Amino acid sequence: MKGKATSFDIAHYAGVSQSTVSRALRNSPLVNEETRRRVHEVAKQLNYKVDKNASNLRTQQSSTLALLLFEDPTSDESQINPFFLAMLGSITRACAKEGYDLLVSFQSSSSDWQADYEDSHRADGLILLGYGDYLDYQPKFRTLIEQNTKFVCWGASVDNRPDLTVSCDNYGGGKMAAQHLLATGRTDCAFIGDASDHSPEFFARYHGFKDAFLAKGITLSERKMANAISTEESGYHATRSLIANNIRFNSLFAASDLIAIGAIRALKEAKINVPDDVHVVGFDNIAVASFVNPPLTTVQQDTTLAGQMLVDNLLKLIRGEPVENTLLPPRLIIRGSSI
Amino acid sequence: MKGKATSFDIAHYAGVSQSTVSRALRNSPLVNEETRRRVHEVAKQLNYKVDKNASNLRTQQSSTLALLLFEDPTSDESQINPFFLAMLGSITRACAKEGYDLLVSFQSSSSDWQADYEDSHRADGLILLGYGDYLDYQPKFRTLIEQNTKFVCWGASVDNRPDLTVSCDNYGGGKMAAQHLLATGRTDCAFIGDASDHSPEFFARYHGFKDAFLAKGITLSERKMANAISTEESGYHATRSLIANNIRFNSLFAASDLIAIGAIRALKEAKINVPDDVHVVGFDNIAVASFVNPPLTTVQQDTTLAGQMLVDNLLKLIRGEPVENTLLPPRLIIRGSSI
DNA sequence: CGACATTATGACACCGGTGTCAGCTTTGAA
DNA sequence: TTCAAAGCTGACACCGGTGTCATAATGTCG
Repeated sequence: MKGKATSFDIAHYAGVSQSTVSRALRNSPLVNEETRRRVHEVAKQLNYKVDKNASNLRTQQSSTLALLLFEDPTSDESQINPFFLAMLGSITRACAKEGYDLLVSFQSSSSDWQADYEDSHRADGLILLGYGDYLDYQPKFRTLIEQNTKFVCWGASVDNRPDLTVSCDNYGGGKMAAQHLLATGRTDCAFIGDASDHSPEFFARYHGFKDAFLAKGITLSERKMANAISTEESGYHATRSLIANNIRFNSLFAASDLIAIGAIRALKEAKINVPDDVHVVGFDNIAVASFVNPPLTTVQQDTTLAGQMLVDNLLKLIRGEPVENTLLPPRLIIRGSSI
Repeated sequence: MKGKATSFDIAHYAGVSQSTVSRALRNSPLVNEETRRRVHEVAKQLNYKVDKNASNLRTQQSSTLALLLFEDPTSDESQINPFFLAMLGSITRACAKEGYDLLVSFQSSSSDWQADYEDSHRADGLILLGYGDYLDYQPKFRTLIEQNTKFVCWGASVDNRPDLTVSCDNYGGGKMAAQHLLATGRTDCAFIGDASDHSPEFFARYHGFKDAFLAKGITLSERKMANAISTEESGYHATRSLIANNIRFNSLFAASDLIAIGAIRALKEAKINVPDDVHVVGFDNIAVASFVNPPLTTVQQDTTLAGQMLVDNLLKLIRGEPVENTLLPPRLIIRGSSI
């Protein structure tokens, strides 16, 4: 047998027509039980596998989802944000569970999207994942919607946002972080992250945090905020600049764990002890968080559930079922950096 | 315009035949420059994208590679080995660079492979990635080869191994670790990992390590070895059992960073100080390694290069070019756990 | 001016499945 | 006995491209 076996080969050996082979292999109730068995038998012997391209072409669907990972343009080439890697893992699993394949692609947010995965029938739908400047994306989202592309997006749910999102309750998570710091009596707090509305997730975390302090009558000082994107490096520099400017604080909320880890490095360098002098709380609960010194208190996002929901919602969207934005509950993980 | 545009639509609007459209879009030298321009124009306006399924079906190739990730069957569902995640990142990038898509799939080594990615024409070739019991895989590798499936494998290069591999020089890396410990004067060494030939990578690391000691006339004690698979948990338990049996040592070589991290936890718990009482060296240089306490000395595997080589070699194999097993040089990263 | 090469294009078969429709048996009821 | 319904099966068009071959138009040269 040269080349791969086709359904015609099976038909020949099983002594039936190719149509019947196709039906038998998909267990159509139309074929006789005995015929079905014989066809399966031959197919197995010839190690026959349905040609996905032919099948997809005819049925006009691919049983494949595409995951587009947007990275902070400034991030190190070699290192991917561990939070996204965790998401990738859970999305892969969720896809497998639903019988879908997963195409993975990295996109630099600056360049043009190769979002033609759906246009070219390579994928039935898209999962978009990434921090970064949300305002840049908005027009592209609209284009996707205009073209009736099926996609879901991980990130903050913003009212006027036109896309379907699954996200962590970032606002609630920020609140949790604040309430924890308040409970430990550390009310003089710094914030490292991005409080502008460019990054809706950081924005929500910050506001939840701020509002919880406000509820206790405490206003966060603008001076104690520093911008950072979600990298260790960026968190380090932001914190260093606060320290260099002689800004004092006894607690610090970082918009992500990577930022928090960078912050801890800067604090250590300045001989500021964590947690004695400064309590630190992060966000994400990446794998590293429990191993840093001291172990990092953080707000956990349930990546397993998140991946599952992204896939579920996307499949619903593809099948034309009603879907709504999904908000996942965060959970506070208290470790040594804040007690 | 209902549905997506096809090449016939373009042909209609551009006033040429569908054949010409197909040629024009692929910049065939056969079409007139002016025609080519017009076709591209119309295609852009209609947001036309070549249907990958149709194209793949006709050309019998998919411009797609599949990455099969094998996990230790015992590993935690939610947590993927960070070393593989790093590899995944670099493989994705390498694929993109070569114009290939990447399908990602997790496989539990116990279950039957869904390695029909190539049979079903979904991918042109396979990349296999994973620790785990190598002997289990051998028959499957043979099957793949019999079916003329194109695949490359990350892992130790074993002489009689029938597949094409890219791997780190595990033997040399083990040697480096040993020489470093010898240089620091810690000659009473424990080994946590798997020294059997079930895991060829761990096997090679252990032998490089052992041979370097032998070269100095030092024989490693069998009693100071404990089996572990590549998880933190497993490293923790293995080390604990050594301690519980009152085995003494002043240095420890772990077959992977995850194991080393587990080992450090067990040592700390037993009030054994790292590095004062015991020097620890790991393998992989995963992202966490620099953040644990103390920072972990380890043998780095260059994941960026590894991903690139896996993809390059696989593509060569697909194109029928000659390929050889590739051995990548490791690098010793000295950190606080051993000085 | 005729023979022939060159260039540009269209017609058409083909890749390997899926879905529709028609046809042939077989069974059962009238 | 007759006819309808149910159960299986095969023939065939079709999905949307790609590659081959034939053909028309144009240019070239003896």
